[in-house]
Amino acid sequence: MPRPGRNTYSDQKPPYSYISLTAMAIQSSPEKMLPLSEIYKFIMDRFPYYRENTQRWQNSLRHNLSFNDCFIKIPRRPDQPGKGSFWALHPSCGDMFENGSFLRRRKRFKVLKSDHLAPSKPADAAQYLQQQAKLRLSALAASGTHLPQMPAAAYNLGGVAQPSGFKHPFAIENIIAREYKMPGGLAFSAMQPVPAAYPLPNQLTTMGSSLGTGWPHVYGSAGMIDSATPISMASDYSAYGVPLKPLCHAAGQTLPAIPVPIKPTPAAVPALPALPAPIPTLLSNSPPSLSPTSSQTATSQSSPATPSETLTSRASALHSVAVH
DNA sequence: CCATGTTTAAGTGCAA
DNA sequence: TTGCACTTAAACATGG
Repeated sequence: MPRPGRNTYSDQKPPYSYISLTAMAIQSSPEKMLPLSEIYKFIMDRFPYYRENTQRWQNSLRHNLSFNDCFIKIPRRPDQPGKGSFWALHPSCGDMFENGSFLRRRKRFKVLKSDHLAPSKPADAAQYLQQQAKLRLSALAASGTHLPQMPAAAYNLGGVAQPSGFKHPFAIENIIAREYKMPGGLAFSAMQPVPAAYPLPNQLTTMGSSLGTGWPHVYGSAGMIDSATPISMASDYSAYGVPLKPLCHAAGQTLPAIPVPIKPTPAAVPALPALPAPIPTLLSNSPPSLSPTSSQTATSQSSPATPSETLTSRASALHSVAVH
């Protein structure tokens, strides 16, 4: 096997789908949401391959953002300069790559319109992000320093900060560390063959260590994530696009008090309990080896719903599950 | 005008 | 073989 020389592999396509790349980018940001341009930047910063043919892959990436329910759009606050919305991961998408492959998911995450009892409505997502942000911000304020890389608190709705170990499955640290995790190749047991051209890193630790070392197609390090994706919304998240007027496609609809993702639910969203349990569970503290018991599992309806149907969200309540 | 989003469609490859 | 996930291309809409 040829040694992965810098230029030998660095410009090769990384073994990640656009979805996983995007998820990584989003997950790497303190707010767990990024504008499109930052997602581009994240990817280009770390994967030299994507510094070329930008038109092509960026178009694909945008397609993925719109097309996949696992990504939700969160409007900018009115006072936030810039174009476009922020993109975040649907709180219930859990670990779409639990099979270990970042090239191909086992199932596509889809938000379904469901009867009742939607475990997680898109609105929750925004609410979550809001809360998370606040948590982090308060943590920040408390510590008086730069935000520690602690997505943990994010999903820990209890508000009690986790020991700081938790990382969302999409956290780049996890993604990369996971591949790496099993010495004997265990990790790969369930894994899609990663192109031989992409030897696994030899020494990634869960965090802190440089992603760069031995990782030909990746530049940067976990540590630089913060600097790469500076906190763009420094304060009060409560205002997230509150007006939300552009959100309503339908005139008569009631707008939630909190920012809601645009696509998934034009529909009347029943008032949410402050913080439904289901969501946190999913993203919560599950160690990188995720529990299959995630809400993803829910009732997979033998999807009579075509993608397009799903997209045309005119449902009442939404239900997120991994459909098949 | 350009960046951002949405959609449709076709082609590829993997896995059941 | 078939279905699904993914990639790519492209048309079109919208908003700064």
